[in-house]
Amino acid sequence: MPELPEVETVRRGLDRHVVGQRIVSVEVGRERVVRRTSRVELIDGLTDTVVLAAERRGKYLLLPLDSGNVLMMHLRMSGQVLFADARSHRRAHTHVVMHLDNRREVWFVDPRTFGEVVVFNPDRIAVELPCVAALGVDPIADEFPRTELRRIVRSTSRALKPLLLDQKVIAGIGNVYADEVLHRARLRPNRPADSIDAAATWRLHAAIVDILTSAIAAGGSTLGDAQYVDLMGESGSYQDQHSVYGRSGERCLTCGRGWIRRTISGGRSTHYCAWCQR
DNA sequence: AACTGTCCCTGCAAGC
DNA sequence: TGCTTGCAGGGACAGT
Repeated sequence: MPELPEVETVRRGLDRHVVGQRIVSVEVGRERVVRRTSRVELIDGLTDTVVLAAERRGKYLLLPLDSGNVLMMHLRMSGQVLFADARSHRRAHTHVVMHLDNRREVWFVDPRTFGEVVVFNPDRIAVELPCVAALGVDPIADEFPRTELRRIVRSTSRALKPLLLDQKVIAGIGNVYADEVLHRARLRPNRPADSIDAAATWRLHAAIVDILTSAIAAGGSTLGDAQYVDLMGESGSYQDQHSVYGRSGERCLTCGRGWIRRTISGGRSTHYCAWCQR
């Protein structure tokens, strides 16, 4: 499931291989992937444009074009952005193909079609992409002083996990990294945010920054079913460093005393050590 | 404001 | 072996 580290890994690939290239033509397979606008709008918006940069906010990839518009791609559950040779065999569920002028292609592949691709006018972002306009602080791309986290946790009695998952509060953390971050910070997922003291807040801040940074360095996490890969088709390796996600029933490797429990919180699977997370 | 549930979709695994 | 069923999950949305 692509979260901030996986999307950042894809962004770096796009920065290296696609920025500066011209998109000469575009194919759209399944219309569902361009549902926010339409097949015609995506093709018209991309054809004969140059990609100027590869940016990211939270889990959103944002590629400014020389037309003044911006290409947005969101991978949601099972999306992949792949850089391919024009002669290579198309993968199943390749819904958008952008042909570059160097006989290379960018593919948007997504079996579950939760992901989406859209070209929008950045001056109208509040209207055309309100979910991007409303994103909260990005712990990697933005300044994220620990006092900012202090302000956030003191502002609400919501449980920590749903707070971390709320993209309008902190952008980029998903189910996997929320569990890993809370374990590192030794905090229970259901702890009310305003119940943690300053020392716990500093631990939480360090956990967010350190885990996301380490996961980016490892190229993200490639889990069993979702099969995340980067732009060049390479898997990540951060799953080897997971402490709780997907380890329910195992002994906690950190404290050596507790067992990893799995519960459902807000309809999402949640993993934590009942001993060292309080 | 904060919560719960539902929907979208496909691939995979478990169970019969 | 071959079917059905359930589960995974991000985010929008509706209802409480």
